[in-house]
Amino acid sequence: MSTDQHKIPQATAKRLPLYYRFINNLHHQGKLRVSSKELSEAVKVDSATIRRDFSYFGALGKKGYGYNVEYLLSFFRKTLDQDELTKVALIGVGNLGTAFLHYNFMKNNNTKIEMAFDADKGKVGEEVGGVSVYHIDQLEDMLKNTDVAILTVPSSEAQNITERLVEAGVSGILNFTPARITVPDHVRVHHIDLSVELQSLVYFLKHYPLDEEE
Amino acid sequence: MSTDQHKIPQATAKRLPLYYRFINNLHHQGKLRVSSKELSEAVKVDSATIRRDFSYFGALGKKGYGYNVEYLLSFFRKTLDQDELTKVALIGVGNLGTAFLHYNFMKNNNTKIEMAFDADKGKVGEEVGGVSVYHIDQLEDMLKNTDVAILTVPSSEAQNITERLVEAGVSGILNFTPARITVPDHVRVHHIDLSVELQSLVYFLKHYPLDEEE
DNA sequence: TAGAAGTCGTGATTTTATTCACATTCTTTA
DNA sequence: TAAAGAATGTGAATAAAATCACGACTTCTA
Ligand SMILES: NC(=O)c1ccc[n+]([C@@H]2O[C@H](COP(=O)([O-])OP(=O)(O)OC[C@H]3O[C@@H](n4cnc5c(N)ncnc54)[C@H](O)[C@@H]3O)[C@@H](O)[C@H]2O)c1
Ligand SMILES: NC(=O)c1ccc[n+]([C@@H]2O[C@H](COP(=O)([O-])OP(=O)(O)OC[C@H]3O[C@@H](n4cnc5c(N)ncnc54)[C@H](O)[C@@H]3O)[C@@H](O)[C@H]2O)c1
Repeated sequence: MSTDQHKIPQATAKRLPLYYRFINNLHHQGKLRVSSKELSEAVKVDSATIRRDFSYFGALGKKGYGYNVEYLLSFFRKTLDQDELTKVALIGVGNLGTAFLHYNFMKNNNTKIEMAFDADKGKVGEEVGGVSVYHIDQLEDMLKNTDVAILTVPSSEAQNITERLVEAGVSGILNFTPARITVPDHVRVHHIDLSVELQSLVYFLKHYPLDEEE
Repeated sequence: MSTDQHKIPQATAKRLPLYYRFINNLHHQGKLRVSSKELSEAVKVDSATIRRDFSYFGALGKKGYGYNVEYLLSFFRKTLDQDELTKVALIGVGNLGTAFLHYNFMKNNNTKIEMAFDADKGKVGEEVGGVSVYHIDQLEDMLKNTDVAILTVPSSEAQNITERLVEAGVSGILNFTPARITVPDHVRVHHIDLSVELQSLVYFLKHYPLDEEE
């Protein structure tokens, strides 16, 4: 599956799910075609950037016409592996973890949280958002064929749990703890650091010119 | 406050709160000095990048020595306006909103969620995580001197609420809804799109070589 | 059917960010 | 006090991303 053309820029790859969602919306609205300009207004990405992004996958559009929504949609479905479901485990059924379980990222996705783990006996055995919560001691037993984990434990536990996840064969971690975890080269971590996001927004507000740019 | 040197690259500005947090940790641990190399290992940012980032603020370190933790800390405190508290409002006390209210980003921060709003009468009047929940109809009345809003409403409400926030004088919005909202130039929006984050992680796992590069 | 309007795909350019690599300076120690 | 070692700050190089700008082709309209 790790096909040749991993020459897609990372910045592009990060935008693909966004495009996918909006194209899906358009489809539901019954739109038949769309231009890079329209799409640009909807997703707030420069239209030239959109055309460039799409062009890495070949000629998806028609000059003078734009893009066929149906075609684009089927292309993205294929590319983002809509069909092949990625199993996700969530570790730490606290405030954040619970919110994620209720949401479960299922709107138009290729991912599903299949199980959750917690150290708190009070939570073990419950179902949250339709997902069973197991005890963290059972992690190694239960975690089969699970590629991705969402980490929402206290930051002090993050590194320890990470090592167990890696050992159990997880290859991608979405880390919501403020800890910067260390992993082997073959594991990919995306840090989502909500406090940093808030603080950097505040920094931009205070230090960057109010009008123009961005 | 919007000082001259807004010539700090955006990429640098986004890392500042991260640095700040780790320096704070070091300080608590009683460390007196730190090198860019050590810091690099902790925050997973190349050491040259760290030195470059710091250098935008002048010479914060000493050659052959490294950085004095205390000095660095006081510098960051000043720079990130630790003293001046930024008031934040949260709109939408649902799954995510509730989690944020309980957390309240107060660990070492310059931000505080001071009030929350929801359309659900059942939630109005409650206190969640020590924050009072008001009815969304009261938004314009209550929202004074609030610069930043966190948006955790259903995506269909996002644009509408955004317009009211902007009208009420908010200049920064942290948007957790999948909707890409439209704002005037003087308002800054940071989108945090959790589904996209998860999907793009999956995409990277499937399409990018397993070893090397992160 | 012809001309106008619209839009893509992409070379070229520009902008932004990262990384290399080293002269310089500080610390430490004997 | 001198020599070895450590680590900064930064010019230069490189890499990555965004944007410009236009030729080529499509569609629409009269
Ligand atoms: N809640 C937020 O809004 C928010 C915002 C930013 C960052 N974070 C970070 O996200 C993480 C989770 O935050 P939270 O508010 O949900 O915390 P929380 O305390 O509500 O939840 C943590 C959960 O992890 C469980 N846990 C503890 N040790 C464990 C272990 N060894 N194995 C398995 N489970 C374990 C706890 O029982 C608890 O249910 C924290 O690292 C926090 O810093 C949270
Ligand atoms: N929960 C998650 O894990 C998660 C993940 C990704 C994205 N999101 C996005 O975050 C947003 C919130 O998600 P959630 O799971 O918390 O949803 P939710 O339905 O639990 O919460 C939404 C809250 O907004 C309130 N609300 C509705 N209309 C309102 C209005 N006009 N004014 C004020 N409040 C109003 C509702 O009463 C409810 O309390 C959604 O847009 C969702 O797509 C959530």
